[in-house]
Amino acid sequence: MRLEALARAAIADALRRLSFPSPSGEIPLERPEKAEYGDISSRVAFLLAKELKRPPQEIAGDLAAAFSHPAFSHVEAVGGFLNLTLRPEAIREVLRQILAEGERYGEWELGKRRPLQVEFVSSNPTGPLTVGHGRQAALGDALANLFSALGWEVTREYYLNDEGRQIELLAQSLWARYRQALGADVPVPEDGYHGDYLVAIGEELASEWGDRYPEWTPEAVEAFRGVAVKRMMGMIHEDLAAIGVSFDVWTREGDLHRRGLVREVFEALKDRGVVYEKDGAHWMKSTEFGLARDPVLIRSDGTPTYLMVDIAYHVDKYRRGFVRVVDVQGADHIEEQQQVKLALRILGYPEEFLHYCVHQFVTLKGREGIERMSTRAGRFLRLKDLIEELGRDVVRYFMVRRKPEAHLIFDMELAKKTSVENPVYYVQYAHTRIASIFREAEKAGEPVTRHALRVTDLSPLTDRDELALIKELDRFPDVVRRAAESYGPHLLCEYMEELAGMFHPYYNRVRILGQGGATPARLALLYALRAVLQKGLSLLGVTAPEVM
RNA sequence: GCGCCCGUAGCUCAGUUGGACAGAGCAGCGGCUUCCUAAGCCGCAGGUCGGAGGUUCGAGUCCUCCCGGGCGUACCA
Repeated sequence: MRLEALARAAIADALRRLSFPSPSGEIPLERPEKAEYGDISSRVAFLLAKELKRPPQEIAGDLAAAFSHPAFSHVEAVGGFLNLTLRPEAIREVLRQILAEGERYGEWELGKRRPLQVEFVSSNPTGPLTVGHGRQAALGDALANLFSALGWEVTREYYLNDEGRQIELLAQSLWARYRQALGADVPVPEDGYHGDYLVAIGEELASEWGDRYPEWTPEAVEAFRGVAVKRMMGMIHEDLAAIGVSFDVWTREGDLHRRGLVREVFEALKDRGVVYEKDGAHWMKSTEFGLARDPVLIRSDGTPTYLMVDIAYHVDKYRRGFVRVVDVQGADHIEEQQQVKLALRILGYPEEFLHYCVHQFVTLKGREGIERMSTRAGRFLRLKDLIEELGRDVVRYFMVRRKPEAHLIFDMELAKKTSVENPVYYVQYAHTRIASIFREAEKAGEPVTRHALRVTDLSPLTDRDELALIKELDRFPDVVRRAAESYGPHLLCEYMEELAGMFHPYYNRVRILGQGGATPARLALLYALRAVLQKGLSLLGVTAPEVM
C-alpha cells in the first residue's frame, strides 16, 4: 500500500475508534517540509472542529491517543495537526512494491482504455512552425503521454485549416514572389505573408513554370494555393520531425464541409432557436448566455465562419467516440473557446467532454527583432532552427517547464550558454550517474536486474537520505496524475528536479559499490530511482541518456 | 470599456483541496576531487508574495477594488 493510503486507513481507524464523524471527502494529508512534523501530517482535526464543537488541538490529541497502526512508529498532535512518523520498514516496503511494478510504476488505470483525444499544434499551413508552436507541440505531446499513463487510449490529432482567406493570401503572396523572381514589380499583399521562406519557393516556381501565370487569375489562384499548401505542409512536417512529435490523425477542414456536417450542425443550432439573421448573416445569440458578443456563424455570402466549422468539428469528435477531448490552444483563442463550449452546451453535449489547455505565448529573449513573433510579418524563429541550435531535449524541457497559463520567456543565450547548469541536464545527469553505477556494479558481479533486486534484503537502507528518496519516489504516481488532470506537465519537471536534487547530494556523500550487504540494497533503491527518472523524462519526450 | 491570463529574491520561476517560520535554479561571494562521470557537492547572502480592504482559528492561495503587463474584443483563422 502506498504511504498516503496507509495514513488514511490508520486515521480512519482512529476516527472509528473514537466514534468521530468522517470528514466529507478524503482525509486531507500533507507531506510536511520539516522533519520534526513527521513523514505525513493531517489537518483532519481542523475539519472536525466545527462539527464536534471542540478545538482542533483537543481532537488531534484524542486521535493521537486512539491511533494504533503497525506502519507508524509514533504520532503527535501539534497545534491541531496530526503528525505521523513511519517505521523505516514501512518505507522500505514501498520500495519493494515499486520494484515489483517495475517500469509500469507511475501508471494508472483511471482511463480504462477509453478514447481520449489531444488536439494540438493545428497550425495553419501558412508558414513553418515557430518557437511558439514549439511550446504547443511539447505541451500537447507531453499531455498525450500523461493521459496514456493514466490509462486512456490517446489519439494525437492535428486540425488542418487548408482553406479560407488566409490560404488565399498565402497563395497570392507566393505568386508575388514568383512574379518578383521573373523580374516583375509585384508587391506581396500588405496583409499577406512577408516571410523569406516564400522567396525561394517563388524562384523555384519561376524556373519551373516560366511565365505561365502573368496575372492573378482563378487558374493562378488554384495552382498557387495547391503548391503553397503542399510546400508549407512539407516545412511543418520537418519541424514536427525535429521536435519528435507525430500525429495519429490529420483532419482537414475541407473534409468536414464535404461530409455536410457543417450544414447539419448549423441547422441543429437553428432548431434550438439560438440563431438569428442580421445584415444577411447568421449570428449566434451568445450574449443571451452571458458571453461578451454574438459571433457570426454564416457570413452574408453564405460561407461558414471558422467558428461554425470549429463547432461542427467538435460534434464530429464526439461522434467519433471520444469520451474526452483536450485542445491545446494559445491564449488568443479564449473567446473562440467560450463560443464553442457554449454551442456544445446548447446542443446538449456533456459538459466534461471538451477541455482546453490554454497557454500563453513564448517570448524570445536575446534575439533582436523577433521578440514579438508574427508569421505573417515574417518575424519569427523557426522551431527547427531553434532545435538544431539547442537540441531537442533542451527545447522540449524548457517549453513545458513553466505552467501553460503563464508567459514563457525563453532566454536564448541562457539556454545555450548554461548547457552546464541547465535543469534538464541536471535531471538527465542523475540518470546517467545511476546508469554508470550499474555498469560498474555489473562488472563487480553485483545484482543489477529487477528480478534480482526485488528480492534483495532492504534492511541496510537506514540512511535518512535513502528513506527520504523512497518517500519521494512514492509520490511519483500522484505527480503523474496531477500533471495530467491539471494540464500541467511542469509539475513533472518540478518533481524530477526535486528528485535529482536529492540524489546528487546522496551520491556525493554515500558510496554505493563495495559496501557489502548495503550495496545490493542501495542498488535496489537506485534501480527504482532510475526507473522513475526514465519514465518521467519519457513522459516529457526527453531522453534519459546512459552516458553524458 | 468589456472578457480571460499573469504580477512571489537582482533574473527565470515553483508553491496540492486556504494551514505550521515563504522555496528552487541562475546570477554574486567562499569552500570541496587518491574512491561509482565535478554536467556534481557544501556554505553565505538575498523577498513588506504588485497595492488596499474583506472572509477565516489561519490567506502567496478565496472575495472586492485599484495599479502594472499580456492576449482577445473581425462577416481572419
